[in-house]
Amino acid sequence: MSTVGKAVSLLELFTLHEPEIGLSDLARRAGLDKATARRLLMALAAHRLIEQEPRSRRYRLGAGLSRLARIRDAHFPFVRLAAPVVRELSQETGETVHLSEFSAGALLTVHVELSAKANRVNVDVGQVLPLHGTASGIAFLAASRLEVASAYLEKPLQAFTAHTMTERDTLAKAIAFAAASGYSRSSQGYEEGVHSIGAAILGADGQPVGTLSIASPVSRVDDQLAASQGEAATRAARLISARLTGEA
Amino acid sequence: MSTVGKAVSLLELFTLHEPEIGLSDLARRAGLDKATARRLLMALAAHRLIEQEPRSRRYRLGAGLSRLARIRDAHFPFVRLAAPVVRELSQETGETVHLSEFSAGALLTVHVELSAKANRVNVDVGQVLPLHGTASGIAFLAASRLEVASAYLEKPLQAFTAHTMTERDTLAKAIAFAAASGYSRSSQGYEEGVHSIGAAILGADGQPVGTLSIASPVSRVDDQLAASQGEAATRAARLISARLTGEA
DNA sequence: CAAGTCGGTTCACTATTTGAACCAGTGTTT
DNA sequence: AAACACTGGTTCAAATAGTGAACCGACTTG
Repeated sequence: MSTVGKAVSLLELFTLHEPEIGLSDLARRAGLDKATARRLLMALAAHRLIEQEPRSRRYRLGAGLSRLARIRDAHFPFVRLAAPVVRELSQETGETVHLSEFSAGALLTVHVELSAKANRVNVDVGQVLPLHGTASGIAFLAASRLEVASAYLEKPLQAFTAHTMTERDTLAKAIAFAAASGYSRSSQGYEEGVHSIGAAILGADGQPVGTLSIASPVSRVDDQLAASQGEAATRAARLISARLTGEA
Repeated sequence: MSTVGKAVSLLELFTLHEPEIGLSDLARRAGLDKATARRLLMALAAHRLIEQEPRSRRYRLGAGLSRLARIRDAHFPFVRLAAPVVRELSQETGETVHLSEFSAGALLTVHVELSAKANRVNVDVGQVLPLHGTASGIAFLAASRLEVASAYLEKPLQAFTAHTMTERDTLAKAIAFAAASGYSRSSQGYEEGVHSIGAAILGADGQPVGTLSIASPVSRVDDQLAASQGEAATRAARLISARLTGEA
């Protein structure tokens, strides 16, 4: 692996649950020598991508990342172009709609429009969704190249609720349904009581770049409503895809 | 420079005004060979820190940055701890108050609480402030180690308005005032019609990590009000510093 | 108090990075 | 339509930058 790749893989060891890590730990997990890890960390720290807590001497992600992310967010049209469509879809359906962007093997929630109803699903921006177990994820897999989806299904699949689809066959059927209909459906696969309809958003190269999802309390949805939500989600996702590729 | 440093300096070429850059351009500005620049970009792209627009083949910052930034923002307590204090200061003074974090030689605006008044100063999150010419910057320099401040003052200082302090002596006096009083004052140094009072926020090691600033229309401020704003800003900045270091 | 951490440093060895020269493609200018 | 000046991308011998075992001193733990 390139030196740069090693340095970035150090950054990727930090998670929401473990935002500060010591040198030895970092080196061990990245499979690097301590001296190497430290040199890479120093190089990253010089550009503020890494910071070191002076007291504990542990390392954490740096402010430079926030700065770079802001530059990207300000220009990459995904959220900017998609947000109005997401808002309209939320108003049209009366439900919470959230937008996710694919990154590093999972979907990152980047925008949310909450339902106006008192009994609604709440989703946080920044939440990371697995590709199985959420409607968004299944829609994404269905739109991905076969090899990508297959590779994902090889790995063991974590169950988040009693309803999570963890068996390959079940999941394959859900993916086939999504590929055929344009939208995916998942009931309580990730969180109890939440019903979701997902649809993939495609980039200029035809590959999926993210998804949108309509999330409702499960008590409010029957098959007929799910179908109409599915059509609305598919339409909205296609509109965003078209705008992304400059076709509308 | 280390290979990692070169790779990161490629990332830093992207700005709000120029978020997509071609290969040759990138290599030229970074002072790298085209082949080198491309190899680094590919390494960064493998981790989604860089993306390539398939049509134009130009490069842009990747979604991985947003993801990493979110992990950092979720844990690094700066904005989270400071925001309530900033809000209170805004309500107390009735003016716009903004919070900045130091990064890569400048202050990055990370949080804003707008004044409730009709005639108010508007500041955007994401805006980058120079260390001279803004009250925040002067407060930051005053709290920095002497060598850091001196090094900054060596470089030529850009004038943003007719009122920007660009002479070393004038600036040194403003810094001395801030060091003595705890707050800095700047009238129209960065934008016409805007008066600012700044105060530095210190990290656990006693070094400044950022600033807060009260921004008012210049017509509304006299010396007496400036002094009372200065006291309020100093108090708020100290409170945030204390909370950052776990002392309150 | 000995054994096992930790963060950090050194330096001979070596593998990764480098860049001039080279494509092929696309507009401009003549 | 030919010559030109760009662009993004590739190759490979030469050289520079990266590597890691062994070493610190400082803590913590049994």
